[in-house]
Amino acid sequence: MNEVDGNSAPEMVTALRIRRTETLTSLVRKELERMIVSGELKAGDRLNESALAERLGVSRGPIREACRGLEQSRLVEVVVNRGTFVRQISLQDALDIYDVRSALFGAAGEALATRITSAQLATLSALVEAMARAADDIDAYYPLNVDYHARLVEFAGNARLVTTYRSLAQELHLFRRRGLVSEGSMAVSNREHRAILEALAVRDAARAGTLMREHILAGKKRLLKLTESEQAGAAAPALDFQRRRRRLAAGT
Amino acid sequence: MNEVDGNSAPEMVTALRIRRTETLTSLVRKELERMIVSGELKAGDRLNESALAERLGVSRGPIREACRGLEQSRLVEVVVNRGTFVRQISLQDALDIYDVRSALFGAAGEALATRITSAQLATLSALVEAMARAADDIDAYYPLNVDYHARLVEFAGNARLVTTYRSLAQELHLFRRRGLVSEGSMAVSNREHRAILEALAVRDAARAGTLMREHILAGKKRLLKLTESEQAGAAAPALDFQRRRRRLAAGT
DNA sequence: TGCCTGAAAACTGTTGACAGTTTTTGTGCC
DNA sequence: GGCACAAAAACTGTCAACAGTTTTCAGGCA
Repeated sequence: MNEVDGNSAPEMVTALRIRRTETLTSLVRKELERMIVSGELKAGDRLNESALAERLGVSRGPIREACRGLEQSRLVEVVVNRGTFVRQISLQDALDIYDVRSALFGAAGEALATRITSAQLATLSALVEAMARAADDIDAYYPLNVDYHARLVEFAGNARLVTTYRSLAQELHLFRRRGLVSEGSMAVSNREHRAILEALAVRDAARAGTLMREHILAGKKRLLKLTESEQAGAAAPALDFQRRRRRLAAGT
Repeated sequence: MNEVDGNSAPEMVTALRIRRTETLTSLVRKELERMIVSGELKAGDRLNESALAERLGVSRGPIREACRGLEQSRLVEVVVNRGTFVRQISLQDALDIYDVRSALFGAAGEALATRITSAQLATLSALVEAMARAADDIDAYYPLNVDYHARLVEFAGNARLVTTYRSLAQELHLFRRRGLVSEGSMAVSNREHRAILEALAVRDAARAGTLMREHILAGKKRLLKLTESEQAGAAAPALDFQRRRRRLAAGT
């Protein structure tokens, strides 16, 4: 439970230049998003408004506004009079998200198969090849993998699908940094990537949809297996938002 | 901290009660949401912070925070230095949303078919019957219809699916109040409702999924037909957010 | 030691004010 | 009347201060 506290100089002063098109709130929001997704802020951490304000060189207003936005996109949870906390998602939450992502990814596949261009096929093909080459290097493989999935969804041509999918994917980042891609799975995963590509190339919508749905579900199963094998270790401690009040019992 | 019993009026007490669990921001947010979904605030309208603050009896802070939340849930759009506007969604946006909803609703059907209880079946059945009885009364039919869809998704037992679906459904409210349910469609619609119910009753996941997907797509088609027949009328004016600046061309 | 108690510290919720930008209004000129 | 232009009004962005709540902590007591 580390609290962000301010001991670095205001970094956001330089951003004053850009302030014509971006408001402080949106800049703060992006910065907080980055900190959360990168793991700099861990699940359960509290976002101390004053400390953040000082650290980023702004007042508490923009910080609070940014937090409200983050709350809506489910990256943080706000508790009245106690503050905003980086959201801690349970295994069940993560599994639920996988199911929803699976449905969306499948729908993207079906739509994409009927409209994919040869240029898009080439782009996707290049990514699959690059992943094959990076087969042993997780740090090289991972961003390519993310890119491949993002492109598949973008190319489907449905703007709302993209934002919905992206928001869910981002939320999954809250569930244990890394661990999602284990070494052995990369080869399996890329075999699936290639199969998807082939289905798209022949415009087989049903097959592309099925493959893409199952590709996400495979990720879900991997996560499940991973956590099961971790069962020996410490159980994941859920953040206790409803903290008991020690005194003041007379009320109720 | 003890109970202040002295001379407080009852309404004061309830107000303070609420303040314990709800912040002004969340109350304002709900009120704005209501105003938007009910059509009291129309698409394209600007939310004047000072006016709203005075009307709701709060300062601008909570209003601004609420707007940031609304922005994230895509009910409003914020333009720097110009204000926040009730979002105007295009026909294309609405169609996109229908497709995403269709995928989610279908996924809900597949999941639900494997786990539905007899109590849930009874609840759904009662709703279908009630809709059949309300066949000629849109005002009675509509809320039942909304309820039926909501239950189908809730009963699927996936919390994220519920919130995602609900958010998309709410966003659709931005697209022309009413008009979604035309008289003739009610009978057709309820025939589909009954077919879905039957597939669920026999635990046919594939069939339930397909029927539910198609049920939403039927709504999409109805919307399309409706707007086509409206083509003779005025074209939908898209809100011009990127308003041209008449002067001030030097500054870049 | 353990644990209650109550005051101090820390922090969030809310407000009102000020600064900078956009929009409106008013005026002179053709 | 129509148009350019500048002053004023209106509004958003940001901040600093105050109020109320939660958390911490030192001291007393069994």
